[in-house]
Amino acid sequence: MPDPPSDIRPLPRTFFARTPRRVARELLGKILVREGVPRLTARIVEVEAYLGDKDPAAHAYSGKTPRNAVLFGPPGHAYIYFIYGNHYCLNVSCEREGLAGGVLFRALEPLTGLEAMANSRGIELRSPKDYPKLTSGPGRLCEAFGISRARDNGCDLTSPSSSLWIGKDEFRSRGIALTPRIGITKAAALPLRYFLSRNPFVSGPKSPLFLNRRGRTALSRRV
DNA sequence: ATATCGATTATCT
DNA sequence: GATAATCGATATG
Repeated sequence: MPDPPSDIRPLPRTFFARTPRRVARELLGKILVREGVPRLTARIVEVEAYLGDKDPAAHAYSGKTPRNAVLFGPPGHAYIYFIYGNHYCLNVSCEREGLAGGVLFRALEPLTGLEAMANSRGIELRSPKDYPKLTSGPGRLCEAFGISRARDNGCDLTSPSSSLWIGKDEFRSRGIALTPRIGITKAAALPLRYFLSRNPFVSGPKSPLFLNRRGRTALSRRV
């Protein structure tokens, strides 16, 4: 199994003060940390960029509301929303105050605290085959980390004194793939989903998603 | 492996 | 009143 990260250093706010595409790509290989006993850590392996008020698929598209206000605030903060009456999803705000943009966390590779994650998910870990059920999927990873809107919306993800934060270790990502985003109906063709190639914890269909007039084509691209 | 469907509620039209 | 950045279960090839 993956080596537990020894030293995890927080990312500076300037890391998030960039375009959602850039932040999404750079976030791959970084680590999400939930402080507690035990501490939970997991590597970010799949994300999606949401471009703000020009992106029909983004929650910021119709302007600032109480729900999406964090996206219009300073970068590096957690935007959490509730979806389908069942699940929470985690984003981090990008760009700058007044200019919305965010990155959705779609899948993580668990590093430490797996039994606690399984407990939060209400599943049993019988074999390594069960590991992806912990954190592969935006709703699953929030449940594994105990993330909710009431608890974590607006949290500063650049501060290691936060309960939830993002850091880096010595990991270097190799192949990065790019496809359209999953589960949306508007602006569905834009290639804004980034993931680590061949990582078994990536969520969703394993086959490529690009469409042309004939149907699916193998256009998962390196970036 | 892929397709379809029901659950369940905050948010917006 | 309709919709939604999902999940888990079920059916079928």
